[in-house]
Amino acid sequence: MSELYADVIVDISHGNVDRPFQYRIPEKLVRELETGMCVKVPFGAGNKPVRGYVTDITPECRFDRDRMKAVQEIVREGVGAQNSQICLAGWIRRNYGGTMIQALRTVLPVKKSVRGNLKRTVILAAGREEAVSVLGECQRKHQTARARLLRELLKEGSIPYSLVTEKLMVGAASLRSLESAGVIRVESTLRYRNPVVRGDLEQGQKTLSGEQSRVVEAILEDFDAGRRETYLIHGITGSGKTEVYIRLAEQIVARGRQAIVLIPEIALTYQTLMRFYRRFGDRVSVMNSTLSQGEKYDQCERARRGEIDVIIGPRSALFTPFSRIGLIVMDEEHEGSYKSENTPKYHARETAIELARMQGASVVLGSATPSLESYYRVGRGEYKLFRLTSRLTGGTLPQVHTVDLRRELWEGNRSIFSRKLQELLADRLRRGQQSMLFLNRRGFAGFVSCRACGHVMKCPHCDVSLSEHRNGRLVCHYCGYESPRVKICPKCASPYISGFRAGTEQIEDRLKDLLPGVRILRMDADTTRTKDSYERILAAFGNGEADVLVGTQMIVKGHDFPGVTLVGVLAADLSLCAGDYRAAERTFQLLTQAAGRAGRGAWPGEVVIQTYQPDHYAVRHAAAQDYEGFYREEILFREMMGYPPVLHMLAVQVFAQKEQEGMEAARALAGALAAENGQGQAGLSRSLPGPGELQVIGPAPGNLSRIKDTFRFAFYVKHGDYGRLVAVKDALEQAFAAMETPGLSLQFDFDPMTVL
DNA sequence: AGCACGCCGACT
DNA sequence: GTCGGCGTGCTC
Repeated sequence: MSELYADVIVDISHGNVDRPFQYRIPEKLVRELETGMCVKVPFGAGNKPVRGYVTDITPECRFDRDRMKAVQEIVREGVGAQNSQICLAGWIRRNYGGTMIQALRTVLPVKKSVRGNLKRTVILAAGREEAVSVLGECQRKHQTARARLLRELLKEGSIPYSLVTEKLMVGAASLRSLESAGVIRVESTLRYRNPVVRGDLEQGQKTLSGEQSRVVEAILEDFDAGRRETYLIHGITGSGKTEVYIRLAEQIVARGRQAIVLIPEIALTYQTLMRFYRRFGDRVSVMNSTLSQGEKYDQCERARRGEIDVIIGPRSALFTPFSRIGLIVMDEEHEGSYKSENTPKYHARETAIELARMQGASVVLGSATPSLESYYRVGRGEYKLFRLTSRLTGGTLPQVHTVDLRRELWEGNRSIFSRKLQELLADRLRRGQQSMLFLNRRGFAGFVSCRACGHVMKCPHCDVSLSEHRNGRLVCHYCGYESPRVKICPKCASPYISGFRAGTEQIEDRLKDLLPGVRILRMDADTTRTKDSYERILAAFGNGEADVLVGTQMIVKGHDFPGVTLVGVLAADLSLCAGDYRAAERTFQLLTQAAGRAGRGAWPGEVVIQTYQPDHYAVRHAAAQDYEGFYREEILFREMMGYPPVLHMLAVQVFAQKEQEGMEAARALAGALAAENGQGQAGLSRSLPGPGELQVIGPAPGNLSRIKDTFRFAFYVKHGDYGRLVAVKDALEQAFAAMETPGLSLQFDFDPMTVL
């Protein structure tokens, strides 16, 4: 009779213990203990009892059995991970890489009711005089760490705990002894929770259009027949997708199941929420980033206890602890924010489909401009397609003018506004109608270069261009590095150094020059720093408090402004030149969305797209509002180049403190893969991989190769079969571990959204 | 993260 | 010599 052992991931947030530890399972727990349970185990030299999660139970003993400790008890109260969540975490870890504890942390975003959200602060407890005398004593005794701390405390009064340990390098031991001596105090402040539930419930039963009800009926028919599928609703803006989601959720809930509605954070507007509140009352809950940890915990608890049927939120809402999910909706499924930027870099679409498979749910994807991935799957019969083709609000499609900026310059117009746009802006102002000006790149403009020698001011840590702020200072958007205004080129000493002025602020200024007296609202990362500013600006514009709204990406996402009859895209090329294979797709989506903003009310709308590449297919098809046409050309490009969704692509990133070491490690790993294919040089492997072979590209230093003084090297592996790439990831992980290169780390990104 | 172990400078 | 702080490494 073989004994069973439990793999336990201890609940300590530290990289060094981010791995399973094996524990014996005592006789009395053997029948009860299950994967996913929360347990208490003795840990470390002092056998300190800590919580942990059981990630596996096996008969295989992978540790010296005599030194192995036993599970103490099963923890039942509080948040125990549901078995399904552990399974999902396991799937995420397998398919996207990273460690199990990282996957668990993704899936269990809130572990404790309030603890973990404690903000610890070190404060001076003794009087000033006493502190000074203790400081003197410490200096005499050469207790450098304590002296350092006391000096800072005398200056600051109190310092966050994390700063004390990380920046001042004062150990826990020193803190404890100073605390017991009564010189300092470590205080923990709690945050209060204040769940926001607002709204007047009323029954707003809308009748569905023929198109809408056909979609709802078809999906429900499948559901009731026990068929679970992934559906893609391709519906133009204003075709009433939200109402379809609501109706489906209603019906699924009526069948005793739960629904998850995923929305990009930016589109989580008050209007959308209210529609759900009105229909589901307090049986619906919202997850968003403005909720505190405690509030999120409360929502989780309500979900677990079955007090909620529907949850709305960004990609993390996927991990709501429901156990009878019947429907997962993903609105604006093409949005990049559905892909996590942190390890594990999971995609919410694939994860939703897996979660649905686990719990027997249907998946509904919706978009006006579906991702190439999803449309490709439709073509292969993996998803079912529905189309919503008519605008419910009536309005006609806007008239689109594409303006060639090269021609504007040639004909003597050096302004950032083309003559057509100037003319239409003035016209709208005269008629008292509103306009939107859209710059498809936030803060892009800021870089400063020398007109004499071309030298670009860059961040010494991150190797990216610094952005010029209005006060003249140069700021790095990655690490926050700042440098004062530059007047003379550091390279050639020329005084002709200037910013490339095309940020939203500059547009605002130029617009004021062009149309004196025009009322402008600006929306970009800078003006939406504070909590409610985003909503506030939109509300102000909606109320007609401004004639023109100038902004970045965020102004084109899902807002109805009936008063807007003109949308101007200032430089479609900014996103076309992003330098990765999704640039055309992203540009098409942005232009289509931007165009969709015009003419949603009674008056017809016009759109002006300014570009240096008017013949580019992304621009052409966006101007014609022709998704199919765009798809056909774009998928040809992907097929030709072997990019997703035609092939899958795994980005392998090596991080290193030392440039040399990082490059060598990346070369060795990529080389091993290429050799496996019987190819020579990894760098040459672009040429003709045989069928079924891996295609290896790189390695090369990343474009942003020095973020926070860490060097980054990346190479890419392509293959048609996702499973094969997962195997590659596992092999690379092993090879990397065998290399024993301290200070280096490895990260994976499957089907990456950006190639940096 | 916390805790033991071991090294190194200061004081009896 | 010993005392005690601070760096290093390990935790099933």
